[in-house]
Amino acid sequence: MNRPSLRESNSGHIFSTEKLIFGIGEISRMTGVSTRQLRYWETKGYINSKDRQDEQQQRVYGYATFLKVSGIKTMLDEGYTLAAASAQTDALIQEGLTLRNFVLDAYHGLEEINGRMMLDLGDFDDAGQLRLYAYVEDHHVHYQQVLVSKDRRQ
DNA sequence: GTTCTTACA
DNA sequence: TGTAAGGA
Repeated sequence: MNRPSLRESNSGHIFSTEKLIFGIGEISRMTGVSTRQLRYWETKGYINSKDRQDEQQQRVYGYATFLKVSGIKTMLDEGYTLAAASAQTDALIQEGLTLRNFVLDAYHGLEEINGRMMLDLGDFDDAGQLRLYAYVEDHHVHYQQVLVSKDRRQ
């Protein structure tokens, strides 16, 4: 009945980060956190490395861990203790994920209607006859309902 | 050359 | 937390 939102049509994400994997040295150089600290933080449970039953025993980190380390580093530089920096970063990341899901649920694409680019926000009513659009004018967001005939749905 | 664990200044 | 040692 409703055109799928981006979140539904992309299994939860537009950009895949699952192939972004780094070694401990890379994470260290990217964030400015020493390898010693990374290993220590892991024992404390602040960060996690992927399962490493590999040929050797080297740690492998994913994008999520990179974000976590970056966040901790930033807050550490601002004077937070390691525990507080970790907690604060977790909260920020959680907010970010929630916000991302909110946007992906709402966004159904861009569409030009009567010469104006409109943000498609999906069905406005349960019947699926009214669709909600938004556009920006003079830095203000305007909302507009559009009557949609069923034959033009895809 | 890098990473790993353990141990010590 | 940095650094050294001794292996992988």
